[in-house]
Amino acid sequence: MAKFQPLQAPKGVSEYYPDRSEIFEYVRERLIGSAKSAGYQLIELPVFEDTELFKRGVGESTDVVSKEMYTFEDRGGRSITLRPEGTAGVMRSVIEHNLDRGQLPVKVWYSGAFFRAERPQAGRYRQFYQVGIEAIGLNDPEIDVEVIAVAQRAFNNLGLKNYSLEITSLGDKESRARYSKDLRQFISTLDLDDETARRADINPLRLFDDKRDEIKSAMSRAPILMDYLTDESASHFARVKELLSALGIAFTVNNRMVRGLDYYTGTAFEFVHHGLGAQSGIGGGGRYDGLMAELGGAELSGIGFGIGVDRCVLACEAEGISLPESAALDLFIVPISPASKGASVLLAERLREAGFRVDIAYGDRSLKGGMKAADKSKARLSLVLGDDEVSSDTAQIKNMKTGESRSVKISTLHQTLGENI
RNA sequence: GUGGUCGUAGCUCAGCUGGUAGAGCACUCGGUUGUGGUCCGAGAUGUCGCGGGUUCGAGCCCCGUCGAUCACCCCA
Repeated sequence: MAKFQPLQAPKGVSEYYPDRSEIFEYVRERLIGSAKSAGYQLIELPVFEDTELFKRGVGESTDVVSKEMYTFEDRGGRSITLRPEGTAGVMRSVIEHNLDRGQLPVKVWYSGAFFRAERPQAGRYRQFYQVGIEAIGLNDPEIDVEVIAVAQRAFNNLGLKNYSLEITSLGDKESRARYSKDLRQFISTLDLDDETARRADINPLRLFDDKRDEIKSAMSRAPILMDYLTDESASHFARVKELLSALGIAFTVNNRMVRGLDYYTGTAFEFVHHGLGAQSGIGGGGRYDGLMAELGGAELSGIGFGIGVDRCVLACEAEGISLPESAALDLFIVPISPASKGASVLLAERLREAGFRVDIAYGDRSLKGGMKAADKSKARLSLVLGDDEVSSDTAQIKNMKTGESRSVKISTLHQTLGENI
């Protein structure tokens, strides 16, 4: 036999197959449910876009754009990029289809796969899943609070407890320009290695994220953006904090928070889970007031978040959260003769059309094996089908929980199945 | 992209100083007439990640490669 390289999934992608796909589905549905409950509507977008969109939207100086994008040329010679995040695409679509011409804010949610060519790690994948929302066209602190509350409730809906919320304000353009000047001035007094200096040059805020003790202690003396906020930015942020407190949402102000995407302005936030190791951010977002104009749209502000579905799954597992129990099937049919196999398929299909969830013990299994399959299927009821049952139109239907069974007419099962059996 | 650890049945792992593979769980069948979950018995299942090298002989040693994982970095 010829030797061959076993086929395997590309490096660093996350996959969910039974039984773990159950918790993935559970997590995603709950996250989406939180967005829907606040009136957000679905926006379904392509997973690839014109490369230019991300260069302009996310920012060429960011790591995401400069070294983590899957970019390739398509057959027409266009430069295409697999989306590394969701906001830029949403803004492009809003502008392209004039969604902002109606009532504001535009409120949309999305869910899907995103792509970044990073070194994989638990909780960091090259294809990963996010659920996000965007609220576009309103600059009130009230909408900031709504967006944060939707994320907060999404995590609560999952049953997560061991996480916390950090918020900050990145200020407006004016605040940041003044701050950036002073921060660069401060950093220039530090003795940094080349690599670190290069990072600081691209984005001086990065140094606040450095995990080395000597950098941390040096940066503790650095000027803080919060001190540079304009009156308007400061009062906006104060109102956000006030409303979060009124809602009972616990938070800490992290005035050294760094966001990796260039478009963030003003309110920014991060949800951090404490049971996950290095990749602990389960969700984050913020305001992006210049983004739409940057992409050629109106001068509209916006705010949104992205929640990592993969990381939420890991967080649920870390907290030992188990799925709510529910019967997966209404009925499991066990055929025990060649003729009844056909009758089972017909019966199952008829019941499915009537709205019931039905499965069958396929293959030539023993009765015991068939019942075992019924048990494993988590069906509420089971029914053994043999030649006698088919010819008499009568069968014993068994409640798998209580073990009790009763006699039913097969031809009218679609009516009796709904009753309490 | 940099550095560390790891890679044996579907899953979790064992395999002594190199002598061509095992356990538990899961799976299939059975424990006398057609009813699961417990118990008992039997059975099936491995390119030992992949490629090359050293050796009479490699799952165990060496090199490469792919993948996972941890940290840096980055972020969801």
